[in-house]
Amino acid sequence: MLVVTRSALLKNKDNKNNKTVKTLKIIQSEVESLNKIALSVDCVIFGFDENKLKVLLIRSDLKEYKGRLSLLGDLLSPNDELDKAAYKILKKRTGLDDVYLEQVQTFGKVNRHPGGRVITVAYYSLINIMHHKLKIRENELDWHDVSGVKNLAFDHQEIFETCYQRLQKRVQEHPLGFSLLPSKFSLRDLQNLYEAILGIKLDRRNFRKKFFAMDFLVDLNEIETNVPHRPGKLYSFDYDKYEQKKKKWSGIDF
Amino acid sequence: MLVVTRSALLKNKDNKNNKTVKTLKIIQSEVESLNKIALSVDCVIFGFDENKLKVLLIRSDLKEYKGRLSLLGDLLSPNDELDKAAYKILKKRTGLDDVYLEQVQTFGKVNRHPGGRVITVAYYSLINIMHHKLKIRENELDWHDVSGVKNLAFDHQEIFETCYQRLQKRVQEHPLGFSLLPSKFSLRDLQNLYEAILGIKLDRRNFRKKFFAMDFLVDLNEIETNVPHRPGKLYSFDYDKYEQKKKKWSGIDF
DNA sequence: TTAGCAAAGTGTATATTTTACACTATCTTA
DNA sequence: TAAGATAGTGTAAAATATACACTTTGCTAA
Repeated sequence: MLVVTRSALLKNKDNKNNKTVKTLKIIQSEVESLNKIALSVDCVIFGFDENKLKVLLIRSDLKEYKGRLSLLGDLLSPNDELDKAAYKILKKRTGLDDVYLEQVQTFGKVNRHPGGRVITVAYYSLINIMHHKLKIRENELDWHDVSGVKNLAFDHQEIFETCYQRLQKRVQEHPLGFSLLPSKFSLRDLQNLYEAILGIKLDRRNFRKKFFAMDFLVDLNEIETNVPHRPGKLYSFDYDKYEQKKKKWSGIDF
Repeated sequence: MLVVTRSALLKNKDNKNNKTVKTLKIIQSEVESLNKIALSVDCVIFGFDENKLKVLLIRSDLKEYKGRLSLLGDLLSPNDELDKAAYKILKKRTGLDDVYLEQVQTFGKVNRHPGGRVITVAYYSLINIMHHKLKIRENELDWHDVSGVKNLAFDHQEIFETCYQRLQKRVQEHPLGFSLLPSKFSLRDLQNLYEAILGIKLDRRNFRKKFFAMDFLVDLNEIETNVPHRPGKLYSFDYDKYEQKKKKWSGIDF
């Protein structure tokens, strides 16, 4: 991106060409009266793989942040809803469009972006990492363990941390975690996921007790395969039942 | 400053004669397509008076919403931080600058504002209603019981409800309520406040037990005056102690 | 084939937290 | 000085959260 300052435009003021002058005046007034503020959407895309919570990052192409990793984002198109802009980012980067998405906070420090005043609305998203593995590992785009995320470009470190904290809080209030898992999973998978998100160890028996009490798990009468030990039963998540109970839902505690 | 994508400019690289005009046209189109989004900040200002939770509203001056009430807001100045913009609204409308302020959510439906695409960052604020009573009741600006807030202009009803829900959640996690009270208050005042915010009745003994256990109340060794019954003791809130304990704070439940 | 391994699956006792509830004390007003 | 009104106080029961160990099952390798 290139930054055009008002003074650069004003230099052309004496141009004889009427059209140009007129154009300049329009631009000048647009710039002055409308806003010199650009709006973007950034998305912290979480995935879960090899029992680790991951986040999708890309290398910044701005020279100011050469080589640093950054979140995935884009400028907002004037005709797009905010959520739509976030979905577009997800579609573009992962090919998925059925994902969990939540707006977290808007970041607008005056100097957060070297290209000018850019205010960004931050979202986080939960996706099933398996469903799009082929789409990435190209273009400097890849998954990173959340535990190793540091020194991101722009103010993206702060955005990442805010979103991660929000996720940690949310999974204790609502059973969102399922968006990160395959449709069939064992209770061990589920516990591994929660341990990865929260960064703590959980008691296995109490964990099972809690999830069965919630009554959102459907016993598929299937078992794991290719495990070198007794296989666990497989479950799926009953989204409909959850939607019904959602209103009265007061939370889970770990 | 205006942000223009470089690729748009490069398209005209070879042009010699009309370079300026073409470039400007591109800039203009960028302005139109990229940047026709205005940014505002809206603030749900809460107060507490006569044992009711109140919100500060103003009559809309837009003809589309003639006579309807709306939240207090303003366009964001390009050189202001987001929080600063919210503080400015508070200063302008209440004269106060030491208030509790929290960003809640950004609302950006394409048609939410009849004047064009305006995206607004919503805050809520807690103020001590006594401190500025003289500043308002002018200019169609006044306090309204939260229970009676309906049919606000724009999408302000939705914004109000989102902010009110956030407040209800927050006061159960952190002792924010004190911002709404005078510096000296009785436990009955405090309970009235929480009952007003949450919209429920609370058990008096359990309420007292909970707040004393928190250990943020300072016994001032003073009592209420001008009450037609046994006066209650007065307390103040120990902000410093709260700040210290904040990190480990896990919440209050009612 | 079978012994050993590794994780699945299961229940109970204790501690902690939350809830429900009623009487005495103190100040004001008549 | 009696009556009215709210302040102030403690305990028992219920619900919830925690801590903890043995048996079962399927897989693997000798």
